Amino acid sequence: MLYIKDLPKHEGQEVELKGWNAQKRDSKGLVFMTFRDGTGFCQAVIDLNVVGETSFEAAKRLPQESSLSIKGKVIKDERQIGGYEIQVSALQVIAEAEDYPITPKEHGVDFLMDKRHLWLRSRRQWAIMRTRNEIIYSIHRFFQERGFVQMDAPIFTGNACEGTTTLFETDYYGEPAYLSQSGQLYGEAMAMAQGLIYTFGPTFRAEKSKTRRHLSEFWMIEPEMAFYDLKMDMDLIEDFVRYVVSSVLDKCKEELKVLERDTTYLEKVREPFIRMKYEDAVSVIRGEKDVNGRTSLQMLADEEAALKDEKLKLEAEIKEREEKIAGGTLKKGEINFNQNKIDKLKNEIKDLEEKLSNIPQWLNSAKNFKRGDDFGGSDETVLTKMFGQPVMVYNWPQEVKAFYMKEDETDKGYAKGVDLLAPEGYGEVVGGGERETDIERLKRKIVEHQLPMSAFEWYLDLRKFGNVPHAGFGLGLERLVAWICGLQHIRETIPFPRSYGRLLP
RNA sequence: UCCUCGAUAGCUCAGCUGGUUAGAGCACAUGACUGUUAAUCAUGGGGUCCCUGGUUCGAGCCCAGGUCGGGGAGCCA
Repeated sequence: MLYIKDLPKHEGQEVELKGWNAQKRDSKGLVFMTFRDGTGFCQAVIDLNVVGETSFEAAKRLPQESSLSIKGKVIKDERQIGGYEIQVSALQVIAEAEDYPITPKEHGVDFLMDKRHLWLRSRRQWAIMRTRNEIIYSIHRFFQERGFVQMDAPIFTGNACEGTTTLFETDYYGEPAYLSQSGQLYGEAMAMAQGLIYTFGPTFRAEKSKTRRHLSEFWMIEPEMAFYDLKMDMDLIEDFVRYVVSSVLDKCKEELKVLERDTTYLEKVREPFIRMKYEDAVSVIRGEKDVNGRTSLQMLADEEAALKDEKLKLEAEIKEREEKIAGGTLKKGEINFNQNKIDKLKNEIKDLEEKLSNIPQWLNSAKNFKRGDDFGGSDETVLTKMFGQPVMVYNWPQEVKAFYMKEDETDKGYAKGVDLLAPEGYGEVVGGGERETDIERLKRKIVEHQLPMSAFEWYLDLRKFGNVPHAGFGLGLERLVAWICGLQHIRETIPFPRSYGRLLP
């Protein structure tokens, strides 16, 4: 079998490809088909004089997303998708498609989500899934190259690891069992057996969240390292994120191009990440401390001005296009083209207005941020917008972090936890830290967090038998994919998203 | 759970202070066009205006309740 991705090696040769008709245009004696085969897209040109009347008529009538095989010559043509086109000499229809619901036009999210099984075929979704694949592969490469052992943590659990979050409850032979919201505690056990481990598995959170950052089912990567402290943990996080992002920049150039991803901020992972203590981050958020001469309050004001400016520009463009149409000298096709542009611009303005309406809230939340609180979504956004590169915030107030976080002995009241915040408003991508080793303190905190001691007996055993300092972190795969691909919504990062209110397809 | 916006053709939307037979574009179908890249031209089919109730001579439009969806807060990766 030959695939589109191999076309450059077969320039000038006659090849056979099997795939689907992604889109076509026809004129009297020619059909131009955007052909896809899973490995890529290319244009196939079907000429009446070459293929004969029967094949030509078949091609002309072929509905979108019908499957077919084509034979033809590979011609280099820089203007085409992928840089090559096929001049078809023969074609055979495999299966004619019914009316395809997804058209090369704007669609609403809900409609597309209902058609997710078909939406995955579109060029943009294709690029996202390919990038996701590279991210997954590079995560495994990173850990395997460093001698980490991959482990699978159980999905049914009897204990609520962090307690506070809503869990999916299931019936487990008459006992309540929860779908895992983290494999970390099991990872700690395995780290005591293997030294360096990582989990890579599904995670479930029954949060009734309807935001672009949440899923009910997502994939998490959780390494755990014996004899690591917070500093080593942070070094590993930084190396890890740098490795994965660099590898995508390196291997998914075409995909990022399809996604029209501006890679400026991604390139910044090659520079050292910002590291700051929680207390300093709070000062930055509250506008008490500036970054490169600018406070958060000034940054938000600048941001607001920029958005308003952008909005004016878009409105001007709409007006200009409307006047063009009203002028009456345009051809019908040109009117459609302009009308489509106007619709698109209107949607962009809606987005801008929403962002604009958020800014006063952010400003308010930033000014009034209470020391000791956990960061909200807007606080993370404000902080990362100050830097434009990944920021690691460490030494958090103990109360806002999980019971297993180790207290910093030199910084009482603070836990040796770290969050990595991605730039461009993507927020928390990694959360981790050094684990509490003092068994008495652990027991006390389990009680304080109102967790059932009996479910944690096995975990406490880890402190009784060869207790060692250790650390780890958790990475939300979908948030990483969203950031790297520059996606508006986390729903697009996973083949079949499970979110509040959606179980199909 | 709370705040906020929305639901009109297969899709994306318009529909004025309530007033005859609810519109456009795309998609689809038919025909014309020899190189297109969401930009050619013509014709055609296509509607339970989310549901229930109310106000009114009259409701796509107003009111109440509900359902579903978008965005956000909370919570989080």
